[in-house]
Amino acid sequence: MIKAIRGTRDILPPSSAVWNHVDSVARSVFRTFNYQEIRTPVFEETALFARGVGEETDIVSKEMYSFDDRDGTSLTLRPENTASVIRAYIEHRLDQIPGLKKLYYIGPMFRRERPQKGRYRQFYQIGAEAIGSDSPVIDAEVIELAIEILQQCGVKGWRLLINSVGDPESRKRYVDVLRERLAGVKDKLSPDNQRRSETNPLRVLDSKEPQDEPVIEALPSIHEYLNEACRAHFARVCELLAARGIPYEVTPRLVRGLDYYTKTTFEIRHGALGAQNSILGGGRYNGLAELLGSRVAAPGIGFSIGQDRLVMTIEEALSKTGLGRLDLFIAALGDAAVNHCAQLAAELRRSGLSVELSADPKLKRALETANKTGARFTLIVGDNEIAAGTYALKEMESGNQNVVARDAIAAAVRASRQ
RNA sequence: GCGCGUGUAGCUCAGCCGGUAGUAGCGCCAGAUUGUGGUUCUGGAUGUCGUGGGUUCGAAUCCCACCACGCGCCCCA
Repeated sequence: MIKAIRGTRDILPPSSAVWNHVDSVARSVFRTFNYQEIRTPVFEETALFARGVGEETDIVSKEMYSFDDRDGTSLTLRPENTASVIRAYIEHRLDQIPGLKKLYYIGPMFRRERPQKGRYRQFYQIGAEAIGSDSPVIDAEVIELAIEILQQCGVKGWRLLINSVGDPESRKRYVDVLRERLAGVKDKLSPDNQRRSETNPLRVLDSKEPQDEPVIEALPSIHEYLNEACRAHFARVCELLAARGIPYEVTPRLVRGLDYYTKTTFEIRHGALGAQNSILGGGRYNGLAELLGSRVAAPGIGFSIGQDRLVMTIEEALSKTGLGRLDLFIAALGDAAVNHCAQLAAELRRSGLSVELSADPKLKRALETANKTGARFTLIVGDNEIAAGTYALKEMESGNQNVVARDAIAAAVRASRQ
């Protein structure tokens, strides 16, 4: 039997209703923050990610789905979307279009990692990019936007961690110091971190190895090495978050895995996710456009929500709200009733209700089916009803049944929806 | 990529010191008055015991490999 390939999965009802709900909540919040949608291809030239995300990152060095096109060009399924968005921004000179600086996207990304709960090889991100400004006001607004989406989706119990990784010059100074300090205590580190102390000293900071705790505690904070501009920028972001009433935790050891980050980085964690506790990550990337060949500077900041993980945290709670339930099941008893109800069903559907029209002549069976379908109401239409010109409307949960006129059906069903 | 664990009906699982698969629960199908479901009762269907190989007279049960999933590491959304 052919099965979905490792790390990919089918999203089936009723779960798909939760996914749709998240999509539409996100789109509606984006609209209120004046973000517009961009759709980029799911595959690009490999070079885009190699340069944009960084050759040294795990994503590029071992997780990309790459293949050769017939002409030999190396292509890659996008492992993330920021590089593509910036590529499109440069390619179409979006900096020249007034009022177009805030973009969002929703779609699948691909990374060849070991699948786990909350980690898939095809996974979905809801993300945003605000391009063209280095103002800390934008940083705070982007973070606010991300949190607003989570909250409107009903996510509870999140923690916002923020940090500054400085500009390249500040960071280089810090990494040099780190490398030097770690070299002195290398024998006290775990094997993984001994290796990293040379290749990527920043990574040592957020190691989970208990034996490395004392060494890490003793290391200096990156904040001691930030230059004045970075320091002021970060302070202002914190100030603006406080002004918005957003709780945050400054986490000097927060290190993110993409090379393009500068200044502000942030992450939102959620307890219910196991080892993959990060539900959202983001940061500023002031040098990315130039790195990708832009002649004009395009500082930006963005974030990306793991939709799989977001859905995971709210699915259970949302399943109790009747999301996606059928509004009305019409039990048309007999051919005459079916003819009569065809028009009625069409009217009700046009009014926005979800309607199932049953042609089962046996009422008992029709009600059984209505029950299994999860319909909130059943409208009973037989010879009696057609003759009388009124219908029997039954609320399935309570079993209560009322006689209603044709033009009162939609209102009655809608009245109990919320 | 590494380590540990799990894999039996649609779902949750029992069986596992080898001897023809469970009246198991839930679900599904049919029936119990010709227009009233969801609670009850009766009857019924369903499994290459994850896949492939090995040991054995005989393997769901022991061994090996592979695959899938879960947990942890790495890393990230």
